Amino acid sequence: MARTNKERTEATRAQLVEAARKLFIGKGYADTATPDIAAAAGVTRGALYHHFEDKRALFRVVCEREAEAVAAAVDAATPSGTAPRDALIKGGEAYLEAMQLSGRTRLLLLDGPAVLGRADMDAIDARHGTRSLREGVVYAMREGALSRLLPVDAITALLSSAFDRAALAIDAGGDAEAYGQAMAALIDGLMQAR
Amino acid sequence: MARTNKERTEATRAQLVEAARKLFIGKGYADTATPDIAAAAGVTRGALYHHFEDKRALFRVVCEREAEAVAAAVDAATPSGTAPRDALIKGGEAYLEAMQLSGRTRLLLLDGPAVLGRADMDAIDARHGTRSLREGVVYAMREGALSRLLPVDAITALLSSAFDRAALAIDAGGDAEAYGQAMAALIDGLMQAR
DNA sequence: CGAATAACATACAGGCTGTATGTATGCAAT
DNA sequence: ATTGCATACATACAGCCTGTATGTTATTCG
Repeated sequence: MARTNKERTEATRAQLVEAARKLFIGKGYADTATPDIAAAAGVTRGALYHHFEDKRALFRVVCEREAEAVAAAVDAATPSGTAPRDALIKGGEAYLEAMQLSGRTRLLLLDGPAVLGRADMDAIDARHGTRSLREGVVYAMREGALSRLLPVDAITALLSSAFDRAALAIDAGGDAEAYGQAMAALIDGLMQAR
Repeated sequence: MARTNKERTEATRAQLVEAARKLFIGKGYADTATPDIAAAAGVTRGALYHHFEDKRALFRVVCEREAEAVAAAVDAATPSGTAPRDALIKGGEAYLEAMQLSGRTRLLLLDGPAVLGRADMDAIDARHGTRSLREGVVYAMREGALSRLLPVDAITALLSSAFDRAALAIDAGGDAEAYGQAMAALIDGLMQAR
């Protein structure tokens, strides 16, 4: 099987990321050992440390990929043209649903911030999840549904955080209905305030 | 120096907890090693593992103590008799201020949930921080300032999460003014919704 | 006062991370 | 096509850390 170098690299990296994703999601960052990752990927630790600077770097790539997947699900649920409030509500629901998949909440909401730090995690979020939420907020302001006097980034961060907590709570067996209702109340309340 | 056993135990435990607190706050959970903790406390690792089941158990005690201190600061800022809205606003401000101390945000908002898990961390919060917030929400409902139809626990959790994020953002150099404004908007919005 | 127990200290085993070194495979130039 | 080099790995090693097991000293209690 004569493979070009680029093919080898891409294949190996993909296998490592996928194996790491499964383990990080299943057992969390701390309980996942690099020997396990390498074994699951069918390579040795040498390959892992050749392609990634350290365990955290691999973890970061996994987080980025997963955050992207979640953002894609949210975007799909909020086609352009949706009314401001509907966009926020529908987007929120899609987010909560996407986060229920396997152990995404632990990966993105617990291990991610702790391992990479809030700053790095915010950067990842800004590229994916938070981005669409912020657009929703700005859109609502432009439409007059939300007071233009409010600080956009702070509002976005707070809403994002509330969504995150709802996702965690539901994942832990909380009442999805109640959290959906609470999120709607938060959003509707904001839209009335001016 | 003839000391009773109870005195010895209390003194040693206190030294260990204090030393651990400083290190956990300064370097985070993962980068703090038990040999360092023991050395800083002036004992050996033997003493540490005699008094605590493992590193996590010690960490849990530190979190509990620190959460208690934060809750005390919040309670002090919201004397009984304060109007519902004022209680939430003032309490929130006191919370944000108390969380700025040293590395409390990392301890309680990043490492805590990741190391102990959301469930355990929620239990700690329920005994301290969230408790007073929940009381504020219930109080506001009773006074009619907040719709009684809303799910209390979900609302409390979401507000709590928003406060947490504000604390993290401010700690990371964010605009405290903007976050205070955003929090007020969230609270006022909720109170108008019915 | 002696036996039992609690409060430590010391020693050890296993595992994990990151690095250094060795080997083979693709690649590029002559 | 062969030679030389870089890339993609595999193997081996050093250091550290956690948790436990064992040993020692200080209390407590009959």
